[in-house]
Amino acid sequence: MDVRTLCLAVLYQGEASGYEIKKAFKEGAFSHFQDASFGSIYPALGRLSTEGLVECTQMAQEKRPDKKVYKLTQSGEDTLITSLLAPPTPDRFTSDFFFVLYFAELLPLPQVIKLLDQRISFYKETIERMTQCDPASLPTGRRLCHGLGLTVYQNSLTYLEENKERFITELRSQHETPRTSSPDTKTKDINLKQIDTNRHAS
Amino acid sequence: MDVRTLCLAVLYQGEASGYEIKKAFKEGAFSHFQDASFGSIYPALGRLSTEGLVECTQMAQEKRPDKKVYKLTQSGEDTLITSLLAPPTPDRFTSDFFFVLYFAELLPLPQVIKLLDQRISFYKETIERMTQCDPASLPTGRRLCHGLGLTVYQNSLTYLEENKERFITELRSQHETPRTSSPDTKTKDINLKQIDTNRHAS
DNA sequence: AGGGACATGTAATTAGTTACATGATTGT
DNA sequence: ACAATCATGTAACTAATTACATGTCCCT
Repeated sequence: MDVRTLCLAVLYQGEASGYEIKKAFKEGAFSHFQDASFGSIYPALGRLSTEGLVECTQMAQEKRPDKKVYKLTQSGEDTLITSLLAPPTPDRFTSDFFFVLYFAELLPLPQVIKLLDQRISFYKETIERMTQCDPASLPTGRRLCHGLGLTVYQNSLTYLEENKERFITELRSQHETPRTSSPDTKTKDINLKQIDTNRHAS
Repeated sequence: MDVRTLCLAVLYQGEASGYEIKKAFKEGAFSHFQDASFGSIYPALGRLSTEGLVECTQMAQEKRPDKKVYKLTQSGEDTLITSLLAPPTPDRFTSDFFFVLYFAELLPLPQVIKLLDQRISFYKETIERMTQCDPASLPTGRRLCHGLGLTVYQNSLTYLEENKERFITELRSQHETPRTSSPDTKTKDINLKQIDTNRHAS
């Protein structure tokens, strides 16, 4: 989905500023399946405003910079529904976690353990966050999203917790008894200088 | 992960042409959590070749265009491992399915039913495809990926099948008894001309 | 006769991200 | 004293996608 539709979607749930829209993708309900950055949200809101799909009200604030609160118009609501009716594009899932895990045998064991532990923490935190809200209070569609998403996280967590130890034991035995008979291949000398440790997004 | 590393990863599993690398992202194991297009794979292979991370062998074929088969060098393998050691970026999941489902109340019921049925079919086909391969034959890391992925798909399918009917019934009752008291709001007149029915990627 | 698989590659476009610019307030 | 939250916006960049270009074989 393009950022414009995404903005309309957030605004459908109530008026908001650009900053608040960003929060919906960072922490809110949409964070699980959509994303947008400031650099795309602000220009999108500007365009939506000129096209009459949203209305903007400048709000002066004490001890805070001015706020521009956007509100969906009828035309904006219609446009949102029209976008929703178009055949959905397939999901796009990209995961470094799965990619690295796939090659677990190539990595030092502590690295792999750290990867799994971080993942388990991530699942726990996400589940904790999602169970804060009462599903019964949600509109029908939103409730199904919530339920399906929660099941995915919960089952992923369970699977990892149930298989972690066996998996590590298996890897450890492979490290002790490497498939290559030459002993000099056991420990690999990798050029660690190239590792970019600063890859995370703010 | 950048396309270069992705190519090295596919090549780690055995030599392949650009076309075959694309297949790994379209139908193979990587299809679930990574993607790359021809337009990025071919230039990447060219660059990897000049840098000595891969070796290229031109293969003449009968009744088929020539094939360029790429093979990982030791330097390429080292680079792959180095990339794997870098801290993984967070997952990126974007789903029109979840996005549209979230607003189920706004859409005509047949549309929503179609959406769910397509999703159920997708899960069934994916599970079918994944259960073709014997997990015991896979290397350790790959086996955990397979197991975790399969759990996610299976539990998602189960959840949808268990909640579909209740969900539809609930939506139907909302259509019959809309929350707005004005009868003219019941059926909305949306400009269907704008719908882009040609949005799928080849 | 038309589509799909096989096979490689380039060029145009695009939709975004990241970084920059600015600045007050609040918490650690 | 430093990071984080609140708040908006622009400019540079970039990494990709999509479309184009070319051609054979096979199946229906």
